Amino acid sequence: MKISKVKGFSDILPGEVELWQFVEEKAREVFARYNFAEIRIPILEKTELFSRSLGETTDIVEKEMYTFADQDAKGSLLTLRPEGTAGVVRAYIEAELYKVEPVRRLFYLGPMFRRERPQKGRLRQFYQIGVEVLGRGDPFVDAEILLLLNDFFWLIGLDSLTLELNSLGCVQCRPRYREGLLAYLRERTGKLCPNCQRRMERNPLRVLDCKEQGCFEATRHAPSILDYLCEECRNHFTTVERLVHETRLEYRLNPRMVRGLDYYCRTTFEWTSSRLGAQNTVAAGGRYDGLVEDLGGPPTPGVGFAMGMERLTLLLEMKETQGPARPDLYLVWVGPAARSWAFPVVHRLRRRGMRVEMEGEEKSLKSQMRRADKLGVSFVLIVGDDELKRGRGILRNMDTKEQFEVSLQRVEEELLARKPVMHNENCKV
RNA sequence: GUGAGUGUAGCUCAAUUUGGUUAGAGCACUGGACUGUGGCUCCAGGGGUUGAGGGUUCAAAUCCCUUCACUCACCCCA
Repeated sequence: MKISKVKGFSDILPGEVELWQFVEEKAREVFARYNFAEIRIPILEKTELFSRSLGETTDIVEKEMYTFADQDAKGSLLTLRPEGTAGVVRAYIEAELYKVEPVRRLFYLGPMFRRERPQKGRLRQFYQIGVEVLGRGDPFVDAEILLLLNDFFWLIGLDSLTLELNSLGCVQCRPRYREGLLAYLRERTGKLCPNCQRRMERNPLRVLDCKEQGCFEATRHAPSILDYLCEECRNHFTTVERLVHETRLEYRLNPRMVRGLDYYCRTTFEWTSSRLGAQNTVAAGGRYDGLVEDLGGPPTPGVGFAMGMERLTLLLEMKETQGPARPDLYLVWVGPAARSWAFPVVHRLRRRGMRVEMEGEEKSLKSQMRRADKLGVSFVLIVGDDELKRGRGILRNMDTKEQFEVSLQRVEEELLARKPVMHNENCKV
């Protein structure tokens, strides 16, 4: 019986991993410009961390977490992280980062786990790149990370994404809105889909997000959260909008946008693509001013986002791919004596920074050449009995088909001197 | 969790409608033509429990049942 991978988990194979590396590299580049520092946190956390931060009644906590009992005597419950923010905040509090410098600009990248039914752009182990700014409550940071994301998308060559903005208010004003909305919905219960009728009492905001035509119609003239914002929230959001506007960032105001996690407040946003199928959110985030305190830290505002690597690479695949790296040199040998000579030479070349490969088993010259060609090598060094005897190897330029002899005594120097040329040749590909 | 669709060679797919000899093709792979020189061309070769199990039949890739996997959608979300 062949062992296959777990449902919803996937391998990122050579040929596609290059795209991932490209995305990660560009992300680091942007993060550096905005002065963010990387943080690496565990993949496993105590279950409590997530149930407390995401909200007991969210879908993630209720049915999507990979949770199991630890092997200790107490049987503590552990969970594979379903998202990144909770862990970052936990680390911020636990390491008392706020004592040295309360304002922290952090980013992370790595796998997250949710036990959902897999589909396009949705896996059970999926990768996120995320950013969190802790300790700043001003609207300028909100705008700043929106711009950061925009810069990033531009840098990796992704256009045609749509930005949607909303404010969810705060603990002061959201309850008032909730009541207002609920009153409105109760008058129209009959027009809502069964699903929405059920979630109406529990989380009325969700109804606004429903894709059912009937629900959309019924809530067409529902009160807008934006009309219910308290003065502080309104000022905050107005400034975010102004800043975004001033920097020429295009966005769509969407008062119906709801976030899935309980901890969000005030500014929330979502970048979507129309080319991803049903799972069209590429990046999303918002403000979470109460979270640090909820998890036992000092009152500290926070704002951040996460983007989905699979969805990002899905979009980039449609543009172009950049194959695996090409070796600098392929050493072709003929006969055991040449092999014995070649093996340590290849090793020394590698130690000196060259990407080199050679065959181990006896293969015909032809088949070695074929493989060199397939690997996209631009230079091949050929050494057989004749060459050994004369102390001269054959160096062949695979692109120009030119070949000439090089001294085997000085072969390392000869090749290393040529390395920049080899790289240039590679770049042309 | 619910629904639909698809499973044939490493990959992309024929053959399933109407059951009928040894399940084919392209690409890829290996080798040869070119005895120590890649790509192009030509030739040859290897590779299949037709996802798995059961049933119907003289005969099953094809029809029926069960099961598994994958995909897409609902839901939910990055």
